[in-house]
Amino acid sequence: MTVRIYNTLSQKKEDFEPQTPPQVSMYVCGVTPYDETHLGHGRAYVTFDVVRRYLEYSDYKVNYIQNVTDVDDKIIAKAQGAKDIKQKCAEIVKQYFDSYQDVMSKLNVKPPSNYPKATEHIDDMVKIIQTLIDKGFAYAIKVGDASDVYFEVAKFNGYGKLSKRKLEDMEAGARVEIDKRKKSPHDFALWKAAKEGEPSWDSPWGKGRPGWHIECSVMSSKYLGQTFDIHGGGRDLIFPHHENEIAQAEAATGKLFAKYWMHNGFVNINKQKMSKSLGNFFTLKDIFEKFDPMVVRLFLLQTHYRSPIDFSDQQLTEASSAYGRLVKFIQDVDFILGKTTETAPQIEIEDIQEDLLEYNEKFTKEMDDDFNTAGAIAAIFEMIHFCHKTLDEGEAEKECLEIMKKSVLDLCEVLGIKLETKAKIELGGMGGAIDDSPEVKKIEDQIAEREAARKNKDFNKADKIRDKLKAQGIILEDTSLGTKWSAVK
RNA sequence: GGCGCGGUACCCAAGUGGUAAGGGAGCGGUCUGCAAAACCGCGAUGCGUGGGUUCGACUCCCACCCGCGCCUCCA
Repeated sequence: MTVRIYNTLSQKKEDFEPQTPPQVSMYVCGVTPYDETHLGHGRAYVTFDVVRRYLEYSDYKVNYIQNVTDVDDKIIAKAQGAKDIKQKCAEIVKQYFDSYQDVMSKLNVKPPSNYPKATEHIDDMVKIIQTLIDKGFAYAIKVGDASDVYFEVAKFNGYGKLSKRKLEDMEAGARVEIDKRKKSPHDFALWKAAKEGEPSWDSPWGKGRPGWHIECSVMSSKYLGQTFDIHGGGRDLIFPHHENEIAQAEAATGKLFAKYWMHNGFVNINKQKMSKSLGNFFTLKDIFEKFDPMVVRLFLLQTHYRSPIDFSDQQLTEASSAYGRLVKFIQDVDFILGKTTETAPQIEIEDIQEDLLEYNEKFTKEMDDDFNTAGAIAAIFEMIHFCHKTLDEGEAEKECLEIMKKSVLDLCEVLGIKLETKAKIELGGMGGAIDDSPEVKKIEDQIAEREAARKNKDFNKADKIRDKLKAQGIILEDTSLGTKWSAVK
């Protein structure tokens, strides 16, 4: 089976054929660290983390580059008033980028192969801008002592091929303030002459700083080559950002920039896009106060990456229950494993291998189809259901339990959903097998006391103990193998 | 105005030219001292509306209604 990817360029699903398999080069537009990371960002980076993980699972070697826009109007605005503006900008970037990385790590997003920063590639950008001027795709306009440099959109034939718009169509509804100096309102800045109190770098056009789009064209080519396999980002970047990236890069090199363009859908609040400007965003930091990051991850992946997701507490609460079901399965298996006896089990590994394989195949089929995580998650739930059902039918041999557990964990791992840590934390005692801390001892003493009461048919007392533990967040389950307990946070 | 996306049960959400995955909630049952969990069963005669193509459409085509996004920074 081959992976199929929906390519924004062709507006179709295409067979994924990287240039030099098994190598895959992938670039995803990163953040501008000037504020806390919100759920919308989370969705984008979880999406591409899954793309990366699944490609790796499919035996590709992924070189994943994600830039950091560390020079930008918003950062500068936030730094205004500082004595050393460049220094202040760097501090802001550090603060929010650290926070970004922290939050991503909680979401179990693997760090990219590299996080290149715009300010560390000014020279490379200057070179490309010069090339564009030399080739007649760009022009400079004097501003005081320095110059702005603009890309002349009309010179690049193919402009609009990603966002499917024609220059004529855009002019009709453009709400942009018209800058009379530019040859066309669509021309965009490659280099901005420094204004008073702005961080700046030397260039052939005097002191200034790069425009937003150029960094991505430059850094992606630098780390991945002039043509690379996958370019990703949020839907909102299609125009103008990605369109402009293509124009700059392809004008400069004459080569195809990126083969596959992938764009994730938005997170909405009451059907409206979650965004900074609307002020309706929820930061991941805040969400994590109430919900486990893995719940958030599951919530995001239960919808196909290209569809919008409407965010609400209720939806997260539902995802929480679903996640609990996954975790509980691992606990149940661990519990049984901890109790395994020497008796002859009725269910052997041969009985279930084929079935497990079926769910595995369904998972792969779904993921191959443009990373259909919703379908893939369904396959995992079906696999769990099958395992529970099997375990209900009789005693299973140890290998059987282990392969069940491994099968589920492996698939969850491809989606970056962690179960084991949570399962272990909750299942602190495992019937006394793992943890012998005083707290656990105390809980188990009470369980033993309850057990004795139950034997004596003193159910009143037994229920009291159960209620008391429940109030402490300890949930008891009486099974044929004894009482199982877990600590739910 | 241009371009794009979507409308599937109580909620969320996959999917497909041949008769609706999965999750959450609910109801009934098995198990249990009672629970919990798990298991079994129930739950859209129908996939925005109206036409059309077809042996057959929710899936293809047309029109319409509704919601959203991009065209300005935005994941």
